[in-house]
Amino acid sequence: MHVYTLSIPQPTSMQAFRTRIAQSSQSAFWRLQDNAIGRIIGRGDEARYVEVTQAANDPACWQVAVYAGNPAAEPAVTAVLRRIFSLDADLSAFYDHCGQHPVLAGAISRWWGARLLRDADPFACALSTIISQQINLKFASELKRRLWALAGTPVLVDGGTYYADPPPEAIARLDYEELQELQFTRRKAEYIIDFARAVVAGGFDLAALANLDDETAMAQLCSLRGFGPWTAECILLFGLGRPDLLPAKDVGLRRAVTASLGLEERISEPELRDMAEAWRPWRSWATYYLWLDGGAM
DNA sequence: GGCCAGGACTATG
DNA sequence: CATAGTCATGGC
Repeated sequence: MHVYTLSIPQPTSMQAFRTRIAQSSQSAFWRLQDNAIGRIIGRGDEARYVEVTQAANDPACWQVAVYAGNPAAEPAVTAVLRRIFSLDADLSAFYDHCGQHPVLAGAISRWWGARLLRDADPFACALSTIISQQINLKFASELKRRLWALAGTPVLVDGGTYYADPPPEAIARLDYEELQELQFTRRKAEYIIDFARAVVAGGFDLAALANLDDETAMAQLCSLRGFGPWTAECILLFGLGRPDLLPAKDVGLRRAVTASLGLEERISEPELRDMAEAWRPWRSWATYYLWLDGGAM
């Protein structure tokens, strides 16, 4: 095991990450302990369990433990952690712009220091997002666990088994029937496997999304079968870390806004889009804080 | 037991 | 283009 210290920008709320993990159907991927959170980082032979602990005497430091790792792995692990935990984001700019908005003020105050918990890469995010379409978060979490167990590299951690994110090749090799046996619907099995096959065959260039503006990237994603606006927005948000996406169709977001305003009836998608204009260019972050708030209700 | 769930596809006017 | 029906299952 290789252990090192990582300097953390302020504010950063470890508690918000824990809440997000518990609420977001990502719980299958994470190991939550009293003072630490950990998950598998990397794929295949590179897959390692990594655990971060907030230093008791210094909130601006995390202790990072890389199991079965060595000092040479440190830069790569740090790069992934910075991405997953959004450690390069400038929270003060978001707070300055949105902190006084009536719908957001409460959430920002309650979740001060919350940073976007992102997926490790766009492919894993796409799998995760498609699985989450239409079904409740608990069932989504279970389906993800099953798919990861089927196609991801297993890593033993203190007697428990955790799984690395499955690479496109592993998903592309599957048959639709294998996912149906895991209680995926036929259509969802097709969406996921066909997408992985397109990525493997070079028919869809996932890496190229990083160079496109939001609108163009959205259009490319929506050209894939099974990828609608909500899915594309979530992939830009959680897969690429874009700061200004609004998944206005999302029932969790609409629920949180409705509660924040004290409305009787759930706010409509157009009404939400209209209201969220004031949150530009931070609509992803506003959405995230409202999701945190909604999960705590 | 019925309605809903962090949607998207497809067929029909 | 707008709307309704379909997918299909678990959670509550």
